[in-house]
Amino acid sequence: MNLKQLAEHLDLSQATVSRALNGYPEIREATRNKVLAAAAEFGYRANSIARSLATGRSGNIGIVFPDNFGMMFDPHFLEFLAGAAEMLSTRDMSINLSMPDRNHESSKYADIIRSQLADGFVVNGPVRHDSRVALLQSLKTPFIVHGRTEADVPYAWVDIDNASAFQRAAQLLIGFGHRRIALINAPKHFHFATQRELGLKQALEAARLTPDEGLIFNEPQTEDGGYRLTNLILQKSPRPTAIMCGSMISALGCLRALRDAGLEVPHDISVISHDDVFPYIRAEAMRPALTTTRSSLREHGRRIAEVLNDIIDGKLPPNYNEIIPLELVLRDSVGPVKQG
Amino acid sequence: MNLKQLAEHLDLSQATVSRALNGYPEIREATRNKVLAAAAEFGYRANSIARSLATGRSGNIGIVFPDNFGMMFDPHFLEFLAGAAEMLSTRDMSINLSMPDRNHESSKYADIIRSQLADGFVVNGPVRHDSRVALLQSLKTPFIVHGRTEADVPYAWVDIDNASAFQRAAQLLIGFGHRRIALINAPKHFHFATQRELGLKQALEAARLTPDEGLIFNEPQTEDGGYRLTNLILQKSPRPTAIMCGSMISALGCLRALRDAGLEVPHDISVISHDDVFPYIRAEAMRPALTTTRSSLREHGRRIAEVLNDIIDGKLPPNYNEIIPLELVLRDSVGPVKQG
DNA sequence: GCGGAAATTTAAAGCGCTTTGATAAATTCT
DNA sequence: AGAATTTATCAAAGCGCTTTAAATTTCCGC
Repeated sequence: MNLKQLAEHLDLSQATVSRALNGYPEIREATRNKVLAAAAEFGYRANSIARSLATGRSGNIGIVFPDNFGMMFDPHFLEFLAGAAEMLSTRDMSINLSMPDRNHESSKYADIIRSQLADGFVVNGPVRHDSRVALLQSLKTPFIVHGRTEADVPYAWVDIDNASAFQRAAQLLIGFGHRRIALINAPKHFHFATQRELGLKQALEAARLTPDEGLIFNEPQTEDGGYRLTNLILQKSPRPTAIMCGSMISALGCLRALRDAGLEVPHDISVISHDDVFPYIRAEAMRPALTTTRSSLREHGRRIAEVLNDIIDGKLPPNYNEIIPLELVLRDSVGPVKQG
Repeated sequence: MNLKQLAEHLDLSQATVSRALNGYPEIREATRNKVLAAAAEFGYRANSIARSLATGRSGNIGIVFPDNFGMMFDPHFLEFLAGAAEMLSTRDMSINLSMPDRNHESSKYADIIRSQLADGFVVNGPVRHDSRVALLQSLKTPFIVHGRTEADVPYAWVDIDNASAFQRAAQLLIGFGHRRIALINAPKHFHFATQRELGLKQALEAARLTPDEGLIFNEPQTEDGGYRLTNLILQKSPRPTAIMCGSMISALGCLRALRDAGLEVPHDISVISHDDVFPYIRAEAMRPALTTTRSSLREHGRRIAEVLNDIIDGKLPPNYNEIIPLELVLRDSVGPVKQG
């Protein structure tokens, strides 16, 4: 059933039915109720394509897979997508998910805009100097960055305070007497990775300790990366007494290496990880339960979708930004430095 | 620039330009070239919404997050999405990704169809008796199941041969003298989980061994699930000499438990896992490198998108099905049973 | 009861494309 | 050369909605 048929059935014009359905105030209450009842009876739903053509809005937000390590996609990204999809469902919008073109790199965005497949974009996995913000800016399309980048113009973003998170975590370790703290971090070109490093250094310096560049490692946060880097860390002398990990996946590899080396956490060495809240790998279920800086990526997805929507609707300015608070969750993987 | 403007610029009718762009044969070569050149010059791209309204095709395939454990989404799903997105890019289509409604459960599909947001669906994470196939069947919309379900009517699917995979893996173990093989499996309501169990049992029976139901565990394949179940397995007496895992994530937990128990792989106990090829957790980088049954979920995504597309186009029948072959990759986590 | 303002409803245009049926141009056949 | 085809192009309709501008109805005060 389409609008025309519904209107004929009701003996009303399409205009009135359309207005009634879309909540326009000039429709008499009695009329609106009649329309609503009939729509429910016939299971009428506006054809989104026709609506889009009429309104000029696609009803989609565009998300392009962030290709950072040659088509190796961080599984955490799924959590973000889930959050965004969940939020959009409540607003009758959906996600247009696509893959960047291998050949014409960033032209995907232009393509999507020209074919009007999305009303706005979220930029995921921003690098330090991310070309996508300039690109989207020039394309004059609403967008929001999940995270931050070093741009010389304002843009919308939603992020956590990575620096302060890692600073707080490091403070905790320092409070326990740790002096040599290693960091298993994401590659340097990610803005968040630089911030996390900064946080650690700030905590160290605040305690009048000298950061040791040799204890900071930057690699994709894989399980085996965590394993390999931890083995490297254990060879440093004097040996670090604490390790900070950027993700639960690398933390898993880290713990594996520690166990292989016969070290006990937190007795021999302390571990803190950042936790994006990844349901299949839970910090609280580890032995020992992992102390983490925690912020749910799914929640980020929800919030970003909401903000982007509001930017598209003009309810929020195109340079809106927001920091999502995060928690430092104390569990059992951090303890005082071993004497000796 | 839209079609009308482009046509005016070329001094041709919209019809001719449209046909030239869409490769219709009745356009003279010289004309087509002129059109193509102008389109390239102005960066013209057809407005997908207008095209959809005219053709009645949305150009999207619908994927609804499979909600199996209360909004806990298997991270492997991202690999599938990546594969599907990659394939669709080459066909100028995209993914319409959405979340099932909490309240009206499966009505999401009906909503998407009525508002014409997708031309077909892929059903992910099918359970044994999955209501979605009957639903989509009644909605008369093209769809394909990734995996299989027990339906009384034909439907399209693409799957791996889970039974034979686990049978082969179990045969390998049995060949090494293993008699008591534990299985860390997904919940019983998943069709693939029942098939994997079947495969193990078939291998056992072929070797005149009696399957022990007490060694088969069904749970969501989380890291801590693998850990917990492995600890349970180790308490069985006589203790199993081999463990099969359904996913790399639970295998990680399994290995953690084995290490905690001071057992060496494969000397004290053998381990085989199924590997969906999850870039951040690589079987080949484990110590010891894990022997796996391997089939890339990303590849499944690519193939499914392709097949669904062909079903939508009528190039493939709506009951098309296909089994994707998989490999048994021998690495270092399987060895002869320890004497003693 | 009537005029005019306010409240509702409507007809029709338009969003940008594809496609049908008609027309014009080029080609082939007597 | 003119008729009969074949080939290439075009005008216009239509996809299903929203929205503007106009028309109609209802409501008030006198």
